[in-house]
Amino acid sequence: MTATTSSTSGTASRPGGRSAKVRAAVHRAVQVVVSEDSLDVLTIPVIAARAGVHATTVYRRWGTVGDLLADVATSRFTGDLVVPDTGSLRGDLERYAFDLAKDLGDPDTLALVRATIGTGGEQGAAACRGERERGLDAILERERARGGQPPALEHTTDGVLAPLYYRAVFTDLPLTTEWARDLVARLLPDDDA
Amino acid sequence: MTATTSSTSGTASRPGGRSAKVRAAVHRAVQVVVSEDSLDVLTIPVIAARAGVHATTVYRRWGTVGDLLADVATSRFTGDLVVPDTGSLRGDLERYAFDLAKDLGDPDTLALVRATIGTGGEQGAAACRGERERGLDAILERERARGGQPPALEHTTDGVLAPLYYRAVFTDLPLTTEWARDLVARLLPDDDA
DNA sequence: GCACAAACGCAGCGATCACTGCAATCCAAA
DNA sequence: TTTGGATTGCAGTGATCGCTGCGTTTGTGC
Repeated sequence: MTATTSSTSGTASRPGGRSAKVRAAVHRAVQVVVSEDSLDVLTIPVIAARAGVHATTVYRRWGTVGDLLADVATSRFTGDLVVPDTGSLRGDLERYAFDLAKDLGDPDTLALVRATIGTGGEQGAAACRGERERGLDAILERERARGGQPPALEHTTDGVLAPLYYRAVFTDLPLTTEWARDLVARLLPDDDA
Repeated sequence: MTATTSSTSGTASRPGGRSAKVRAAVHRAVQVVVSEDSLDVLTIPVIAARAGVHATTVYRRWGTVGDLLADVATSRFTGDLVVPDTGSLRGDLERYAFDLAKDLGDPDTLALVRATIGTGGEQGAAACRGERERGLDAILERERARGGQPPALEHTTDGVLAPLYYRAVFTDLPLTTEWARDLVARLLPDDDA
């Protein structure tokens, strides 16, 4: 409740401390509940019980299920996506798309995304993007440093990120690697290999 | 909209009857609550109170907030989107994109989409797509009848639908008409006007 | 006009939720 | 080791939720 956003991990993030363990346990519990159970039991007491923590703790540190989901989504979608470096723009983008497709194709991840969008509000939805666009920008920047002329970040987002998210969230179509490769192929001109 | 009669409104869809009025009132109440209040008060009693209906009625007809949201989203996103017919593929797609951008740009609509994704599960997310892809397919089919060679439905979905939904749901960027026009321009080859 | 079925309103039940003082515990610094 | 601040556990409260019989009203067919 005390500025959930910044200070959630603020005073309680000394690695190895009890706070950090509680935080990790709660995060795991959220993922488990979101994945296994129905969405209508996604409540603080249930999560706390799954985490082996008292509900009071969760109420005090996060306050709302929405804030908790946004926090989980933030730490889930930031930092674990390594920016590929294959040497070519096309290779980087394809690798990027494959990784993202694999990630969003995971039912657990998808359930977390959907729940976070619904309950986490505006910042929850933003947390689901995480650092994806930053990673994309890094790829384009590297190509620029190589002397190439990559498409704009906006075009790349529209052409690669958006279809992956849309198909994952709104449809039940599979996120195949062939389709992901097509997305990159349609974005880049066909002249180079 | 005649399709909706099959499931939820089955016995209660005689136009003008009391059931239909209750249904409409509840649907309006859902939209109001989703738009104005926080998402955590999106509960049957609150919706029923807003609609001037007893909660028992809502429990019996819909059962769950998720089912109710899916029903609202279904009737909201099916039938109200007229397929444009401007005479050219580009004109049709641009008009389609403009309409969709305007629709998804509405905060109330967006709130409904987000809530439905979160609470309505798989079918809720599918309901948010509604008949959009069918409308897109109609546009492409008309171009095909004209003798043209429009892009595949999958490509059009990835190039127009997906970016619109992604930007609306996951970002706070505005859905401008210029950007929507760009989406169509990037999808179609530049040779024709 | 009458009877029948469906839908709705009403009151109340158990269960759960969100939240709050107070005590105990833990971690870090002196 | 001791001290101080912060975090967590505990028990309890009011409020709300989801749901269920029962009576009433509405709309339709005879």
